[in-house]
Amino acid sequence: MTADNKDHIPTIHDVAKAAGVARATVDRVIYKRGGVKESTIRKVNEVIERLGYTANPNASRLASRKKLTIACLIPQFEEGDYWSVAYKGFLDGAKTINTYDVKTDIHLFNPDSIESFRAECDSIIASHPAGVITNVVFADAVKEFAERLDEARIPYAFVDQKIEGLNYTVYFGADPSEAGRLGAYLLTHRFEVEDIAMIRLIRDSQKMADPNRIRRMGFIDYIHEHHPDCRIHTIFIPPHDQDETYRTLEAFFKEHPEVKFITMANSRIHLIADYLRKNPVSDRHVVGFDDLEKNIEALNEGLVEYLVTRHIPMQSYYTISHLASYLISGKAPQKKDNLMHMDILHRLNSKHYDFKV
Amino acid sequence: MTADNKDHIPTIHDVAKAAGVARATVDRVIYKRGGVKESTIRKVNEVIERLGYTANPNASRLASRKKLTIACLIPQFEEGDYWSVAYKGFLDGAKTINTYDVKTDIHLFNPDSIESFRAECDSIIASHPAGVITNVVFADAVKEFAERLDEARIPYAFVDQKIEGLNYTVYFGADPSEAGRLGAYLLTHRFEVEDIAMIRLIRDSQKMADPNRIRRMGFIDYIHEHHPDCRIHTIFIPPHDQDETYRTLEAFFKEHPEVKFITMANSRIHLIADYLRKNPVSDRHVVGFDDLEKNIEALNEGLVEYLVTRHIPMQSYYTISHLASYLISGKAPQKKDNLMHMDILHRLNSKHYDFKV
DNA sequence: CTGAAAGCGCTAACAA
DNA sequence: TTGTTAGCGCTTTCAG
Repeated sequence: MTADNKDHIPTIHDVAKAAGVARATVDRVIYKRGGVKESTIRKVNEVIERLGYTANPNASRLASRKKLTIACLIPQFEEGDYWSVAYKGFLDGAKTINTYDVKTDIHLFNPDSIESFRAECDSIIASHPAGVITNVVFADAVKEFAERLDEARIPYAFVDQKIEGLNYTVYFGADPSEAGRLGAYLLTHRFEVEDIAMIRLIRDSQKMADPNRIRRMGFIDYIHEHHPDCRIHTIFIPPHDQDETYRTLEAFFKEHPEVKFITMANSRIHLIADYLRKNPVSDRHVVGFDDLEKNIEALNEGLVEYLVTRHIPMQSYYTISHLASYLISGKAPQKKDNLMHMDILHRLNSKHYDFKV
Repeated sequence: MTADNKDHIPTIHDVAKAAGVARATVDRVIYKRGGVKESTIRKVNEVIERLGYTANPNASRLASRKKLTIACLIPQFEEGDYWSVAYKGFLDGAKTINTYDVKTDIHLFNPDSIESFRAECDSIIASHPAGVITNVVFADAVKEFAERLDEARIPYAFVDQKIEGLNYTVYFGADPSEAGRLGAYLLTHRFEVEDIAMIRLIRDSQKMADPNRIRRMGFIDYIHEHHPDCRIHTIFIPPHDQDETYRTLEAFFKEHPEVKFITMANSRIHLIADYLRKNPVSDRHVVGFDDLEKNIEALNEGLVEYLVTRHIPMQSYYTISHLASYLISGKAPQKKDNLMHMDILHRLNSKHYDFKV
């Protein structure tokens, strides 16, 4: 102990010296690059632990000349819908982690075709990304994919939903049941409510996936608990036919003018904006979900009173930045499962709800 | 054009060569370190522009062995109050910008003493930080401070409030009037309201600073506009005497049992939690501001119905990370003035309102 | 399975 | 006012 070990931050060189190996070997151990004897690994890890060594991310990123590529596997989307917002979050998020020079590689699959999902999985594996973000439309196929990623030593994160028991690095999502209950509260509180119109998309009832079932259940449960005598009327509208939607709503509300509380548990409340605008009713209350641009417009126009959502781009950003941080440091995030806070959006507070990171 | 200028990212070396100067000179120009001829500056900036050069932050941080110190000048606080939350946001934020190795240096001043503020300003200038974050309790003293910082070429940011016309790098705050209006809406909407109790702190009425005046005005304006016949009763309580507070409230509500709508425009709604708990009243509605821990407790206990706030730690984080990013890149943030979104907190959505960055 | 050595792009003395 | 030079701590061939 002769000199300069005051508040010296340990470097890879210190670790190498203390462990009696070369710097390259320490690097191999930290990032699990393989090809190191088990006993050496133990020795090195011990020293890392003892010295409290953490890689200097600046040096690390500088030396490795390539960008960190993170493949994002998400459903195909149309401009303005849920996944389009999430998608922008990934792009903006990657840009923001500027020191990490992270690159996104977006893969879109057709949510109606498991084959298309599998094809994208293959393509991702073949491209050897540094990490992967995926979601959970096809649970079984996702499990297979996860195993292949484990094998290839490619870390992955879940966004929006997750599958228990897999080896994911981090997860960011929301509790849909909580969202449903909150929506029900906002729609009905301070009132005695006897009738609610719950509008659903026709595709909800067909097909395998009903992504908003749990949210809807949360909504309904809350109503049952707090307004036990309230009737919930279900109306189905087609997702892509405005005229038919209009006629359906017109027919329903002509027959049931007493129904003044309206909700949709999916993210498409904007689909009924046109009807609402053309058929104003005093004391009508409308609550929707998710901060799609068109929903916010309906909110600002006063057609929708509340929107329950979580910050979608922020959720994307959290996911990608935590995964990137793991990729760089080799250290697992403090919290593996992270739930987003539910936001209540109203005309009076929708103004600055943007992505500032 | 013989080789490798395909998608080559320009380095400082490219800029230097193209401008016919040394790399060090380019560095001097980018970070405005001074001592460069005006004509050289122009020439270099031109080349930077033309090549679209951006400094590689990893290389930059690696080469400069010191940490970036950001001095934060904020009012003294007690555990749990507004500035204690903001303070934690700075610390956590600095930790999160890990690649940037940012260090905070917190300076606290006594909000009742301009001398104490000036002393901290001196101490900050003497310590030569890379950047400064300050707020605006003593406007004139802040202006002086800003001038000295300009002179010393130390960039600074405002948090919470700002002063127009100064040369700050970035600002994050909220529109207090908007918050007040939103609070008024949440307290009264869906009701005909005839009486509101607005509870204030005694110190509000003395002293120079009344930090919540604008918020209070926003609240009152909204009520005047939407409930023109509503009476607003003002009650003053001492900030540090629970017993006296209790007696004051008891006396008021004994005399005015018809008053069932209650608010405080400052961040201390938790001060009346004890009274509310011990004197339950059906149909009472209480709205407060700011997400202090004790306020959230009162919210979760059902004593307070809504809390209007913005994410305080996030506001701190945004401020410090944007300032740091400027310090590193030398490029001004896209938006200089940034307003935080107002959050509506309710028992049903307070659960995951934490700092995830 | 492990080590040596050559940079990554930048900053900071120092020299001129 | 400007240029030269020696690293920062790490990754990555390439040898062994």
